[in-house]
Amino acid sequence: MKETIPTNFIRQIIDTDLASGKHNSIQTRFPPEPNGFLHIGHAKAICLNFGIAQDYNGLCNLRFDDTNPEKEDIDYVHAIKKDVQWLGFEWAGDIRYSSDYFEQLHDFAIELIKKSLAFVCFLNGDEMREYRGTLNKPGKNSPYRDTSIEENLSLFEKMRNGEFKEGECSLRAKIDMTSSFMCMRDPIIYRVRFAHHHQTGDKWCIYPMYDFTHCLSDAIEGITHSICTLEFQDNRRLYDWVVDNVSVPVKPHQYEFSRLNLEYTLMSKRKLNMLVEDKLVDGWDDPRMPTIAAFRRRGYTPASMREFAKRIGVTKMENTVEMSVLEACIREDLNDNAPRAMAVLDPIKLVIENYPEDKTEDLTVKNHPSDESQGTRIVPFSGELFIEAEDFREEANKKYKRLVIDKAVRLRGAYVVTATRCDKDEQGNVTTVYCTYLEDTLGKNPTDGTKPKGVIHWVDADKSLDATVRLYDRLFTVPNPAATDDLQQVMNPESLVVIKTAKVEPSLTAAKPEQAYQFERQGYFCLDNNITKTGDLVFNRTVGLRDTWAKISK
RNA sequence: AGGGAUAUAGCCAAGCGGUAAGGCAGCGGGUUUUGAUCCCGUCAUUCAGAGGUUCAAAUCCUCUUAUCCCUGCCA
Repeated sequence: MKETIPTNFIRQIIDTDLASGKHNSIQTRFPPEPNGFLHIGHAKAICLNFGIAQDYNGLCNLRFDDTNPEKEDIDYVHAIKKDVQWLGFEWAGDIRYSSDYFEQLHDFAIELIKKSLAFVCFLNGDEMREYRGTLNKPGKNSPYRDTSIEENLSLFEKMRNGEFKEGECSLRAKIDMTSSFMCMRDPIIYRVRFAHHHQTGDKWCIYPMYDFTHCLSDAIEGITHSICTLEFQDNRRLYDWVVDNVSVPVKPHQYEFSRLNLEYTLMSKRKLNMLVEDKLVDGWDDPRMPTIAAFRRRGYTPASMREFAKRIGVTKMENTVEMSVLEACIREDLNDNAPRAMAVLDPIKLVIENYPEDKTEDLTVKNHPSDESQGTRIVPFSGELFIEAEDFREEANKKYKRLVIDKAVRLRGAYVVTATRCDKDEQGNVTTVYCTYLEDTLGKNPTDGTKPKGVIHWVDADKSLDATVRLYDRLFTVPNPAATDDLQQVMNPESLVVIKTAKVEPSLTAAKPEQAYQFERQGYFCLDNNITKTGDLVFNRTVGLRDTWAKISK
């Protein structure tokens, strides 16, 4: 794929910081919360953060933002690590966890208390909300706001020691209850939770909040450019307040970009989790999901995902990217790199009546039409083949460039045949087509100067293998499913079509999971990476070929 | 007594006072043993709108409009 280095406003800021000497080296981080699988929107953030580190000779940490043990799970940390690596990135040093810093964070909280910038508050949830005010109404100070430093120190100590119940009290920063930034109205920075944590076990019963944790974790790690999404723009004021009021050696800065929206899918972890929980899909890596794991299972390549991230760019504009951009990226990669093979999804029999009975041939076929380095393979041929049902019509107009009675067509990589007649079942469906072949047309056109206008794919009836093929399509019928209340209503009933009676050429026994093939004239497919029985041939369609015929025939 | 952001083609997106890049999609044509690929051509007299500054404005100023985000002990 093209090797142009992208430019965007964040890279421009970095260029300026480097030129001015504000920074001599660049340190970024990708900070997922392990509460679900990463989706393609995260891939955008990963490519941004790791890509910057790469291009500027800097470093990028992978840090799990694990301050909410009730929603997080170790399984998600494993999945996330795998996704980042699969995308082709390497994090600096060890994996980081915000929970690694709990002790330091605790000390910083004490520092705030000592500066009279934090206090233990006993307001309950409802009271807290009432005191907070609204967008148009200032909040009022908590009655606990003026507790003495000594008393606060002691109360916070008690919080840590588990002497208060969940929700009974919290530690709050003392900022400004009249601020127009809601997050500055004395935000909670620690809450009591008697929850087991996947990293720290039962060591803590108080957990720091995001706004307190994230900025300080950045500072501890020496992050120079802390990149996050637009919804945190207001939070930047709190980010700055915290690093300004606590003794950290460096003050990182936060920059926000717009998150990715993709047509016909969802990009909210919460909603994706609902699909999984409600069994509307078959897990986080169901190939219809927009998760990185699902794209991998579907046959997308890391390079295609990186190319996608590059093409969509990074700005502060709200955006919804069309699916066609993603599809163009994977087609471009796979067109160059996927070996070709033949598979018949909806088979009908083709009998070549003038082909010598019992004769079989091993035809040598190119694995790629233009890239000779991909070599050739053997495809068995005989007088009985399977072809695609839609590739035959008893009669058709000139636009139809396939097999028609009394018309010639090229069998891909093999001979030119002319259909003579066909058999049908009781319902009138064609079951067998009879034809004659021109012996001297292997690798050349008929000697009479005619040239068949069409080419169709086929497999040998006897030596082809049974396979299951799963055709995936968009999960939703509407471009913006997030805007509807009932997701089930807008799910695409044809998002998955399973074909259990496909026939594929024998070379496909060598297929490896996730390894792409182009099934000629149909699309790109790969062997599923979650096959229950070894030896089963289950192919997932990554994406179809561009199909101008579909437009013409409409 | 609200505040924070954003507006350039159908969708993304460059542009940073000197006369609208590129990609995807679309459209027209050519090559082709994949209706694929590839190749060629085409696709914004105008940058949310209205004023203003300037020899010159998508870029600077003013006002207006639209959209998104913020009132979790989530991140």
